[in-house]
Amino acid sequence: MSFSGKILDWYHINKRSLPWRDSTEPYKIWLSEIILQQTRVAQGTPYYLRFIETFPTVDDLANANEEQVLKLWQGLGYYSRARNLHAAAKMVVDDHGGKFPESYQQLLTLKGVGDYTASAISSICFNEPQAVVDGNVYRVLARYYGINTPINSTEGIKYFKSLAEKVMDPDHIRDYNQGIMEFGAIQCSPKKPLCLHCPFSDSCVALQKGLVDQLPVKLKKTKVRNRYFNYLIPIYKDTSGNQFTRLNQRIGKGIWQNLWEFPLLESKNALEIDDITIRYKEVLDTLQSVEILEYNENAIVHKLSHQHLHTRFWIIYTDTKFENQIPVEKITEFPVPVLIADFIKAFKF
DNA sequence: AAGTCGGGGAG
DNA sequence: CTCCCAGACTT
Repeated sequence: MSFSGKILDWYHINKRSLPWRDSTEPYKIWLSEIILQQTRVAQGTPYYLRFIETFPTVDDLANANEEQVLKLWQGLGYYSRARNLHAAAKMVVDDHGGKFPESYQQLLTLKGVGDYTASAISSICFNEPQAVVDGNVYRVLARYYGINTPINSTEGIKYFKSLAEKVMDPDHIRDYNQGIMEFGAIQCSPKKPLCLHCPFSDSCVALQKGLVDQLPVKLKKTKVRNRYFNYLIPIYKDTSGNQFTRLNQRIGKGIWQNLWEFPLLESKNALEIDDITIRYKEVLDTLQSVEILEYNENAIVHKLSHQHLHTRFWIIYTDTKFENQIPVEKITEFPVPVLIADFIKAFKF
C-alpha cells in the first residue's frame, strides 16, 4: 500500500476526538490552527473552547477590542498570535464581507496565516490539495524516508515541502493532512515513538538503519540572554481602606507587546534594596515612598525561549496618591504575562 | 539566513 | 536539565 494509504488507514482507526475535528467551518478551523501554532493540543484546547464560547463567530471576534482578546489569550504565549488573530478577524469582516477566503493564496494574505496554516485551512475546509508541513510532518517524513537535511534550513524547508506534496493524497487531502499530523503526534512521537507496532515498520528507513532517535535533524538553537527585572509595586491605601496600585502597558517591540505589568526597573545586574531606594524614582518619579519591602529574596527566574528573566518584586508603600493608580481589585481585568499573574495570585493585595 | 516571540509538559 | 509543541514574522 502507498504511504498515503497507510496514513489514511491509520488515521481512521486512531484519530482523537477533538472539539474542532468534526467541523469544516473556516472560523473554527482557523481559530484552532492559530491557537495550536507551537502549542500542544492539551494546552490549547481549553483556550479554543473559551474563544468559541466568548466569540461564537468571526464577527464577534472582530467587534471585540484587543484588550479582551489578549485577556482571553493570557497564558498561551506568543502574543503576536492574539494580536494577529484579532487583526485577521477584522480583515475577514471588513475586506471579505464576513466570509473567509476559500483559497490557499487568499488565506495567505490574512495576518498570522503562513504557509502551514493556509494549507491546513484550505485543505480541511475546502478540500484544496495543499500539503501541510508542521513539526509532525517534518518528523514523519524525515524518519520514513531517512532524510538528514536540517528541517529548519532553507534547503530543508523547501525539500520537505516538495516531498510532502509528492506523497500526499490529493483526493483525500482533508483526512490525509490531519492523518499525517496525528500520526506524528501519537505514533511517530519525538521521544519513544511506537515503532514496535507501526504500520510502516517494514519500510521506514530510520527504523531499518537505527536512526529513529537521530531524525529529524535540526540546526542548533540560539542562546539565551539574561535580563534583570525589578518590578516595583506601589501601594496606596486611602482613608476608606481602599488599596491602589499601578500597571503600565508594554509598548514597542520585544516581549509581551501590549500586555500590562507593574512599573519595571530593568538593570544590567541584580539590584539590592539600597539600589531600589535610590533608583525607584526612575520609573515612579512622582511617588513619595514611605517604605520599601523586598518581596522575594531570591530572584524568580522566568524562562522564555530566548531570555531568562531574573525577577525581583519590591513593594513600595506610600501615603499619597500617585499617577495612573488603579484599584487593586481591577488588576485581574488586565492581560498580563504569566510572571505577573503568578505574583498577583501569590501576593494577595 | 538568522533572530525573535511564551509557556508548559515529557523524559 | 533539554527538547519541542498542528509557525509566523522581522531584520
